[in-house]
Amino acid sequence: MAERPIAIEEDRTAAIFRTAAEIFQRKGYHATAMGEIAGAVDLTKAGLYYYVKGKEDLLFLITSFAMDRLEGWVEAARAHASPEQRLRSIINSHALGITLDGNAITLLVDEIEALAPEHREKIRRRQRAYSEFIRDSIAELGTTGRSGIDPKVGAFGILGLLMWLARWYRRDGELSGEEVARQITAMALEGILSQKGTGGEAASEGTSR
Amino acid sequence: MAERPIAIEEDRTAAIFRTAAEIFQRKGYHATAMGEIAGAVDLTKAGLYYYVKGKEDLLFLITSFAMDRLEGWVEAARAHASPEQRLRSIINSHALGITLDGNAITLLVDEIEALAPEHREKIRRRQRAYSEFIRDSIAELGTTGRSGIDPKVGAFGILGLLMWLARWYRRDGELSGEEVARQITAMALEGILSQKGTGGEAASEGTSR
DNA sequence: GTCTATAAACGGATAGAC
DNA sequence: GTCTATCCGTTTATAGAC
Repeated sequence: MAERPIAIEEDRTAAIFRTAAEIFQRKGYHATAMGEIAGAVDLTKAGLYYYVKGKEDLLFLITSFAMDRLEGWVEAARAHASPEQRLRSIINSHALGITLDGNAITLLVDEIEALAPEHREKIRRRQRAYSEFIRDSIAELGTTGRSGIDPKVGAFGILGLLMWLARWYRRDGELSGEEVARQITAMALEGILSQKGTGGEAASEGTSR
Repeated sequence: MAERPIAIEEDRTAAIFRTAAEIFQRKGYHATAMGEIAGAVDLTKAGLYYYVKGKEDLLFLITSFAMDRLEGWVEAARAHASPEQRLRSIINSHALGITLDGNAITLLVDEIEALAPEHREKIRRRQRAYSEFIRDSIAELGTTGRSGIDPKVGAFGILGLLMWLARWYRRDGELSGEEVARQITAMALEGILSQKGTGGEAASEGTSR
């Protein structure tokens, strides 16, 4: 149909982004050489530079795309009236994004230090808004007495669950992405909700240091 | 008392390890240049090499030390008869180690890919034993019907909570290390324990590898 | 569009003076 | 012990041919 056969499945640029995201995620940004990405899409290093401006720019585009998706899910989550439902929605979406999607780019939220200063600031601002959405939802749970956890600790706890998920989950394992997302969501939510009278001192197993 | 004034507070080698651990943790292994570590302890790059064999060796020593500590806490946790107590103990110790200790080296459990093959294998084996201790405790909770979460998901969830804690916690913040450790421990444990009928299938089939 | 060749910079590591 | 100078491999990035 098309005058020029644009590509059978996806165009070169998309393949490059997806591949780069995968390798960055697996080996880390600094440990990844441009030649490696080039080789993975059957190009030479020089050929790759026809498509991308540079390594840092590639990282910026990938992380920006990851933030686009997160923010889309936040929009969807905001539709819920109850903070608990909002949390359940965003956590589950984020977890599903990690387990089901080919490019687990959501993880890249992690290599921001490698970005150029202005790029870094842009991404940081968006990340901050994301964690604030989670933190505020937890705080709202607190005002209704449904949770006693510090909102900051709770939000970072949830993010830890999700960030780490991106590292360990393998699509070729026995557990389905849906099942894992469901369990991670439940673990996060119960971990938050069941902390009722967490304010003062109580029985805890303090140990060495 | 000493014939030669060895150092007022800590010797050079200790300062180097601590500083390197901090920078590795903050920026990542590959993003850290030896010159940066040298500068942070007021040495030149060449001067640094009087104390350390190389960058990879530095990382290996740091991660080995981190594993020494983790394993010590596992030993202590094993003393408890109930799996719930064992989990509470190891999670709380690990969390306290992160929040209270100057060098949050516990995080380094993360840069293993950068190690030389035999070093990597050594550390991997020890890490595997560590997560298996957690996984087995969760599985034991499952057999008594106290949790329905997949032990693998639960263990990685706990590790995510802890790994991320090492990233975000700042000792100069408002929350005390003890308080944060307590809340993280509670969140992890409740997240595991409250998942009762969580299986698509029967209660406690020991899934995962 | 994609290649070969190469420039330019950087980082780990060592030699050797002091 | 600590420095200056330097070697050498690697990596990002570009020039220019096809």
